[in-house]
Amino acid sequence: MIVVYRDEEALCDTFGSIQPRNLYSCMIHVTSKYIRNYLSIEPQFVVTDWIVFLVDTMSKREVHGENGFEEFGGYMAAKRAKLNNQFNESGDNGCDSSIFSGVTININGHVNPTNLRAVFLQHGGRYEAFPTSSTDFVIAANLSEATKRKWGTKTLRPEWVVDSIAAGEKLDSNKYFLYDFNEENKQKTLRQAFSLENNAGGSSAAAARFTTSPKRNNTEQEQMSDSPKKGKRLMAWEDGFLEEFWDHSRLHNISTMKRTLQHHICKLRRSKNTHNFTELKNYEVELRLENCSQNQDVSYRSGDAMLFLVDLDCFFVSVGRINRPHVNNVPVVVTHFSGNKTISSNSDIACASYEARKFGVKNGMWVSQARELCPSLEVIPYDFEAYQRVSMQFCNIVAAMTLDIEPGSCDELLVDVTSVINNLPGSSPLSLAQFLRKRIFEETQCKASVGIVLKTQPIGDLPGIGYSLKEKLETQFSNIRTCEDLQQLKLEDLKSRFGAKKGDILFNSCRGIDDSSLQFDFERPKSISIDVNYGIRLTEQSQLEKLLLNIAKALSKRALEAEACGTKLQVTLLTQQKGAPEPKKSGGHGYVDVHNKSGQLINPTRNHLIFYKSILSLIRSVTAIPVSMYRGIGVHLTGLKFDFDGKKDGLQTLMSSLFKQGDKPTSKADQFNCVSEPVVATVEAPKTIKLNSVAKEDVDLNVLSALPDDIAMEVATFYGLDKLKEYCAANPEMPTTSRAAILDQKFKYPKVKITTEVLPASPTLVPNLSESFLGALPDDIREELESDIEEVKQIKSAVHPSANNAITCRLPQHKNKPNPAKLISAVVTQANISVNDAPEEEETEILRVVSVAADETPESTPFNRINWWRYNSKDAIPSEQNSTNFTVVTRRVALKSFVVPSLNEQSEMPDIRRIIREGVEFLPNPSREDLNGLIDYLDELISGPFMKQTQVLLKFLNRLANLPSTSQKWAKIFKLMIRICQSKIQRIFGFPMELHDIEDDFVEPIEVDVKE
DNA sequence: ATCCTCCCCTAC
DNA sequence: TAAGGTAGGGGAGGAT
Ligand SMILES: Nc1ccn([C@H]2C[C@H](O)[C@@H](COP(=O)(O)OP(=O)(O)OP(=O)(O)O)O2)c(=O)n1
Ligand SMILES: [Mg+2]
Repeated sequence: MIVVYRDEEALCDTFGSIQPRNLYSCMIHVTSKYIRNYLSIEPQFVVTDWIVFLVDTMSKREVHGENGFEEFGGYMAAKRAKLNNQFNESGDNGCDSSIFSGVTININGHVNPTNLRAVFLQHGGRYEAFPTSSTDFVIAANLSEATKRKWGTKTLRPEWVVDSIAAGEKLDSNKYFLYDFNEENKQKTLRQAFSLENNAGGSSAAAARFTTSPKRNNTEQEQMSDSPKKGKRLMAWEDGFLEEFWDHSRLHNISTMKRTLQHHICKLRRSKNTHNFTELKNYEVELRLENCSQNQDVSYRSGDAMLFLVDLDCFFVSVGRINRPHVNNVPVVVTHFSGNKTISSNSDIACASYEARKFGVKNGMWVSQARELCPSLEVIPYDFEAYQRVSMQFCNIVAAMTLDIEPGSCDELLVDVTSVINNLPGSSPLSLAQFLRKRIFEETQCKASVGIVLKTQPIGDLPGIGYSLKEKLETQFSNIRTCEDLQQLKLEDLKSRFGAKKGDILFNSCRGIDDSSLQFDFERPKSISIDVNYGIRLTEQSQLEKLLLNIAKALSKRALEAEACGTKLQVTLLTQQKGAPEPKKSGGHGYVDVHNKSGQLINPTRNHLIFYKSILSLIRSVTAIPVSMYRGIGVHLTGLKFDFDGKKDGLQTLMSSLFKQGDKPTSKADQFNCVSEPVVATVEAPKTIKLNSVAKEDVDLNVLSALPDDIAMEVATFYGLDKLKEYCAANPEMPTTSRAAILDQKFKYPKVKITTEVLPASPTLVPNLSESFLGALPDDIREELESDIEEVKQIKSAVHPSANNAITCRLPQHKNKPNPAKLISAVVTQANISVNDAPEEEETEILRVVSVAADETPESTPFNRINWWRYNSKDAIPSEQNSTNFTVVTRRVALKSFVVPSLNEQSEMPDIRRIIREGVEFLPNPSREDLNGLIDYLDELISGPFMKQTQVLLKFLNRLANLPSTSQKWAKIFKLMIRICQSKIQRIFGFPMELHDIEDDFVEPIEVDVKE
């Protein structure tokens, strides 16, 4: 069977969106796996001018053995047969004797004499490139630990061959074993030795020497669970949660291992001059011995670039099998929890053996599903340390051949072997591939596959380049004839000359097959991210804050490792879908909605406090869904800068981030100065809510719902978990169908058909909060609440209908638009929109009215709940009961409120206070620039005029200035500010502001000691 | 046109 | 119970 791909687009159609640089390697990889797993035959790649797969039609069965080695596959088998024939033919040709007739050996590593194989063949023996069950002996001077475990009992010293030839007869092999396992046994405990002796009885010498797996011992069932010393699993907000999670997360581990390889390669490449290319030398020796320059079974034009894709076969399983011979040849998977009689396991399968794959078991599948396909499935546990070791060994072997390596993953390397092939006489792609596979196996006991990619020089061969383009490139640019030439052109040039799309295709296709497209600057990633979508079950904001702080710290650490600072943060929040059940997978995220939000940082930074506060601010802006619904959190740092001196970061960045208002606050709407939240989770002073005057049973859930979310939570928490649950239950998330469930189809919750967004006919926007309830709240909360209500009232009055229906279509776009600083959105019903003629007023009145009838585009209207919760009364909460009673068209309205002065995007007093406190704490020497934001803010407050807030703030500053913990410098600044403000107030109003005797208004303790 | 944000998808 | 991460390409559609 021959498969030819010439068309990049067809390729993408076939294999999905593959990252272009690896396009052809991936193609070979994917195709080989497909062929191997579904056709049960092994592919052999033959590369011609373009890419051709020649599939060896030898079926797997024909090369079957008994020890698992047959998995090496038809390709290997074919190659092996080929090599063996070659060797054995040469043996036939010049047979000196038949001493070794009927004996099959494999030679591992380097032996003396170096021509041992040739000598052996000349004396009638057979040679196998790889050891199999039919191999009688392995000849070696020493073995790696892994090989020793597997083949040690069959391994003879080279002297056996030499001595036998000298003696003219085959000598007793028992005297030439490389390892004396009996000797080793003596050093073990008596009991161990005894059991080994017993086992050895009656077996052949080789079998007797086979040590049993140390891990297996006598028990059939392997202990799958972790060491039971820690019965308690850490909750997401607890310190150590992340580390514990990462210790067990295979996906985290393979990602980390990949990065480790990248850094490793980088380091090796930097010390190229002193690097020891031992495998290159080995290969050279091998070539001299084999003298098989005629072995051109891959069509290859000298000089062409040649890439290998080297990949370990079923990586985790192969490693796991090293010490578990009993799972050779059987369907086996690597997973955390195998399940038992009573509990079926929803644990992910990281890696399935090929035997298991024949049943349809795949990597990533759940054990429960796999067991349906394959009831006899065996299970082995993870061993991340071993994976790391093998991954590194693997990398080092290839790196000892060439350093032109790009790690594709922890078990996959993209290798540019052009120079190796071209500089070694007699070398060929297949012999090199063969050699690498052999060496990898010898060192790691893991089998590898090698795909081969060849670059064609003429650009005319590239997909998408026909006669016309070829002509243009040749005549209009500087004589572009080859791919390499083409790559010299800049993307911009190509795009400007040939159009964006064509330019891209040109740019990419010439790299898809070009060795120079391997990238070795792994040290410059485009993004650094941490996602935790497992084990997230929070009940309180403070828990979220603890978790976020830990994530922020970890992110900061990762940025430091990468020597990067970031200018942009993106958070991804997963929230439980409405009505979604608790996921089957324990701790899993289940069916979720995905919320993304990104924001620009003013300066490149890796300061974890800035991260922390920014993340919090982003989360707040993306959704008001309560933390109890959170199922996953991701934080991505992008816009990375590597030339930014991290040392200058820290306080300096924090300072300017703290107080520097954007130059044009409204023009860069999405830029945020990141400070709005407590520096540490404990900062939120435990406001003891004074609810004495309200009996618990008096708390109306609906009133609770009408409160701003955080406050509602606080109140609910006060009343205990039941109330909290009730609250959450009464505030289900809107059904959302437009969001794809993340990660996999299988996470998709059966679609809930949204018919319409149903609201009562005449909802009031302003919650009717009972006086007694309000009165029971602490002063500052009540104050905030009342001002919220006031705001809502004003918003309500500011809402104008959209006279232009066309605007209604724009919702889907607007909904994703970064909110300008003062843009708030609310839900109103049609009834609420006074259908009058009011023209567009001042910007300050209505910035934008965006609305849409929910029943027009229900699918495309993921509902942002934040303001809905915040600003709508209990009546507005849709519920199962009333849903059929109303046919009201709802509109989602985003509008700009009247101008609310803000400091770092924050306008609420607790936030403002926090910002200022942080300034005092982290800015021992504030510059004028640092203070501008605060000064402007005060200025705006006074100009507003927002006298109440001005008063509160000035009193706060006054108090702060008098605190012993406040530095003299800051105290002076505050006093000065107050004086300036007072004089301005005096100028405007004719009298200064009363600032004394109300100090109790801001009694929160000033946090100290937030230093790490 | 190109950039940006949000979203989606892919490989391991 | 279970450890559903990480990095990157690319597209839609609005902003510039
Ligand atoms: N969904 C997945 C895919 C892979 N892996 C891990 C386990 C694999 O052993 C390793 C390498 O992935 P590969 O795609 O290379 O798959 P294998 O090495 O298992 O098999 P193959 O022989 O097809 O390469 O990554 C995982 O944990 N979860
Ligand atoms: Mg693999």
